[in-house]
Amino acid sequence: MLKINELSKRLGISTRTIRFYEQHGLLPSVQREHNQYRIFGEEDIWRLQTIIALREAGMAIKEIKQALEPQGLPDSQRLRYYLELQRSLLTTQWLEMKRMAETTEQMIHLLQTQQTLPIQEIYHLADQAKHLRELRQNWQDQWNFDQRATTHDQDVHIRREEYPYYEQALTSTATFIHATAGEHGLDLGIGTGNLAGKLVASGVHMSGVDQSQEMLKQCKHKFPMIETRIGNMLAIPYPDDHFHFVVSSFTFRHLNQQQQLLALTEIHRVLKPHGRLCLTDRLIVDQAVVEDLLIDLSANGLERQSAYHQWQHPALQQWFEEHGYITKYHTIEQKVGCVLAVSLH
DNA sequence: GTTCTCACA
DNA sequence: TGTGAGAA
Repeated sequence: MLKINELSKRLGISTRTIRFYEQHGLLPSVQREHNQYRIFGEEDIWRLQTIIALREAGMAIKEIKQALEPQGLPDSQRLRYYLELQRSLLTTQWLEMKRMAETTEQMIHLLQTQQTLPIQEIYHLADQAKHLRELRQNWQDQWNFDQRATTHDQDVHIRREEYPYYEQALTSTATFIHATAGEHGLDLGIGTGNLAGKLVASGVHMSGVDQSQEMLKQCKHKFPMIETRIGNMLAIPYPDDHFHFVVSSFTFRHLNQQQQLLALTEIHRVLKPHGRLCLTDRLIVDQAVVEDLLIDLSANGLERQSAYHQWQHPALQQWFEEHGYITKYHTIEQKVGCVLAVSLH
């Protein structure tokens, strides 16, 4: 139990700021002494630390309020939630720093090899860094903190309507990834664990990432052996070279193309050498257009199935090629397909 | 010491 | 999104 001055000294922020946060509803649980002095309990301290972390990550007060909203959790899980949130945001910050360090590295290299650094290069590299920051920034805006808006049941219902082959798609994904017992896999956008659960059944150690605390709660309930973390695909909260394989179903649709490429870079980072990736989603957009294309392609002697999807996702395919992945495409249903990518090194 | 309010950037 | 100053 702390008074405001001690707390401000411990956390390194002004008493004024603490009052400011409380005033804006970020610290709803602070108690008062008889003399009206604020008295901060353990929960408040953890919460405030989280607020500071979220602020440093560039999140607005309003968004923080939403992020900290899920009060439905028992006290024991609430602290865990705060810490997970902090880990996830630190991962995005860490990636940004890493990216900027790499950019600087490139500039130094350019300067060394070319004696002079063309102004265009400076702009180019700076823009690149700025752009990456914005991508991650935009994603933060998209964090679905209003988690109770849609329940999982509703979500599955929508999915089932849209994709009668949802279940089959998951089964196929679990088959294609060809996991062997003892391997460690990651499911990005794990939801309630429908896909990861199938893999766990075959003796694989699974981890999962999802934005939604509510989803992870249900996943934990259904599959207690799956380790889960709050996070997103653009800043995967795991270290480098950590997984034998990564699976992700019905998640890429939520990303624009640039975000998809960034997600691939992140997946590449957390995969071990010779790691595997299986992405399942709506990979085919317009059947009629594709039929025309197929005639065209077969005239050129290209392999049907591969070229088919290659046309749909040229940027992704190009990324795979540039980063030493071989790919194989499968059609599960007219609108749903999956790509298996295996790293050659 | 701490609270609150008004003003200011 | 915070901060300073002054009164209580």
